[in-house]
Amino acid sequence: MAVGVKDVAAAASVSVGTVSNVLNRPETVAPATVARVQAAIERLGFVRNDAARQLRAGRSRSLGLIVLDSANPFFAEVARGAEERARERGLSVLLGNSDHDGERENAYLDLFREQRVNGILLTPHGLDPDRARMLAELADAGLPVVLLDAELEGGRLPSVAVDDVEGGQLAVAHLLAQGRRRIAFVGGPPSVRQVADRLEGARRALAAAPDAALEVIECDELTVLRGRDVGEAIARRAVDERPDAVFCANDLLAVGVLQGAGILGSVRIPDDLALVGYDDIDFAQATVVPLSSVRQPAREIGAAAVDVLFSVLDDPASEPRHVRFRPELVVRASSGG
Amino acid sequence: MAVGVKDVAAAASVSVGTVSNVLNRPETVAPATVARVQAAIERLGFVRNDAARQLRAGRSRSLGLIVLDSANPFFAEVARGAEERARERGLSVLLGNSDHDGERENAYLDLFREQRVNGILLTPHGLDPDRARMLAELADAGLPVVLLDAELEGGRLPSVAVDDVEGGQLAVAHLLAQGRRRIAFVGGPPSVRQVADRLEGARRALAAAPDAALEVIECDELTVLRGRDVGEAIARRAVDERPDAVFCANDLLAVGVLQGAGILGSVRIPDDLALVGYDDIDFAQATVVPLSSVRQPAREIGAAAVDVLFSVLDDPASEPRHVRFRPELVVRASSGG
DNA sequence: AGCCGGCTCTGAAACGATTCAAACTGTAGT
DNA sequence: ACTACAGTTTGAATCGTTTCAGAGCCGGCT
Repeated sequence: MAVGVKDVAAAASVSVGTVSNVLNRPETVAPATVARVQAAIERLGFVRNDAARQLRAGRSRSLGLIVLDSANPFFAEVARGAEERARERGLSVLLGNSDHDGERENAYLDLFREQRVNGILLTPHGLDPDRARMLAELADAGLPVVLLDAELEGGRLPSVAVDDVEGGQLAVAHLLAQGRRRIAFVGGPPSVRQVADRLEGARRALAAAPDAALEVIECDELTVLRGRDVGEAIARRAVDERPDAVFCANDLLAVGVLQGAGILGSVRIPDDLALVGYDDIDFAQATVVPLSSVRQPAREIGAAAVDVLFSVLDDPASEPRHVRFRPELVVRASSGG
Repeated sequence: MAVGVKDVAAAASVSVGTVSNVLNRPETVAPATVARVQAAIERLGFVRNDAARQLRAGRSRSLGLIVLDSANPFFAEVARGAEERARERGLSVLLGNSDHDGERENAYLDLFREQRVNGILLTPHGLDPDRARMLAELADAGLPVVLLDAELEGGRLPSVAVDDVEGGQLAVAHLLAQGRRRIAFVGGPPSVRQVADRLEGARRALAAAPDAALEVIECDELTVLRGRDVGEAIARRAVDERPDAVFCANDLLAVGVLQGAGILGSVRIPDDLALVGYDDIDFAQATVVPLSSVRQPAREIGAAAVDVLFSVLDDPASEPRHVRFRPELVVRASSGG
């Protein structure tokens, strides 16, 4: 049943070495022989056994990618960027979905180690010092780890991330530049780094405008429904109690606020309330009032992570690289461009 | 550098066979020995080499899944369902993204064959008889293929799909039951099987209501922007030229129609125009007027595909199974529940 | 004492592709 | 006629794990 190089060799009356050469270095084999061997491969339906190949090579030809949530479009794009860049380099990507669960993250880490992947791109679900040390040990043991959408101050681990503080700053600076002075930040939970960083950015932007005020409206989930609740609550306030601008920790919230305050609550967007979201999901430009948002270059992030991984592979002793992308503000009607 | 069973065996003063037994059948090894071997594994940082294991076993412990578009939430859910079910059975899933491209589909097919996956779940980008024959040959050669979200009349290949004809029928029957008589179908291109089937379903529903009429509004892409164009066009018509209900081939279109006709065009939804979409994406319940939609059980589909694959593996000679899920109509405000 | 069965452990063989030093062939140069 | 050399081909050794027939040991039974 299983056709191997031996069978092909026999069928083509050559040695196994020659078959291997036809497969991997056809230029070193006489054209006539190549043709004969390929005919035999075709006829027998030979398919290389990758396991044997890897065993011999000592390494696989793939890399592992562990994301927090494969359903999230942001990570889907990151994965795609990584996959494309890896393919250019002749590697394939094994995708794991940790679902914000440390157990599953570990399970994938183990799986990928057994597969002898060339390296791992990881969006860590948590990153306490213990965990960081463990990952650094992995790297020392010859399995490079690149942090994705995360960064470690001390910096033994290379990383690719977007500056969420800057993103928050961009958004709020823009609102201030539009003359808004009563800004609200909507987001939560604060334990999520991305949320905390975006709020920090908002605070920094505020520092430049002493006459402006920041209100933080915390919520437990970054969903449209939560946003709608917040929006309705804002609409119910007395007019002089309302913020005149809202910066949301993500687009889903912003869409909710748009619906709750703007459409159901008859607050005019952007006249009464300017609105900026985060992530620039495809939907953002398709809402009733197109949504201003902070864009993260997801695909480029994935590709960059692969590049960083390769630079570690090329020179394991080099200083770990930290690539930080800058988010980009996309102004649309919701913040009165 | 590379620690193997041999090293562990030496460190624990046992034979390699015993180490292997500790790894795979610890109950057959004396407890004291297990402890000693595990200590050695720990100390040396031994990690099983999966390639060698597979080589010996002759098969990998994974299955391949090729989807048309990993960014599409429907496929993301399908993948998730498959992954979970496969994990229960002790297999992992290799995910490939063909991007509606036959070349890439083939590339993944080859890759998975070299990996000696147990089987392949495939959402085919096209399925002419030639292609079908080729896939059937693969299956005969010991690599079972399960079609996903596709089905082949002749039926040599097992499949898991949702009945799109029934989905279309459900949607339009519902609109008729609401008293609507001038139905429009929005979708395209008609070469996409899903679109064609949903339209066919709409036609069948219409057959039961001789006094109702169906208008087909064709569009080249299933996006929000296209839907908005259609919606605006409808709003511009004279009132007695407008349909009183629209069934869209997917939710993105429906969201667009909602915006174009309802909000920008001041057609009242659902009073003047009832609206039903397809897929029940998360956004559907979060739109200004919550959107009625036809739900496909994506996760169950993925899980079922794995089950079907296993039934083929258990009994390769059995008649190919065809699982067909029934879509479910979710009525919300946009069609005046 | 001798035999038996049960429990552990052993270690060589096998999986299939790749590698690489060595062998072979034919041609050109002296 | 002989050497040199480039172009091809050979096949045994190798990667690390699992398998499995068989060996060792011990207590119990006759």
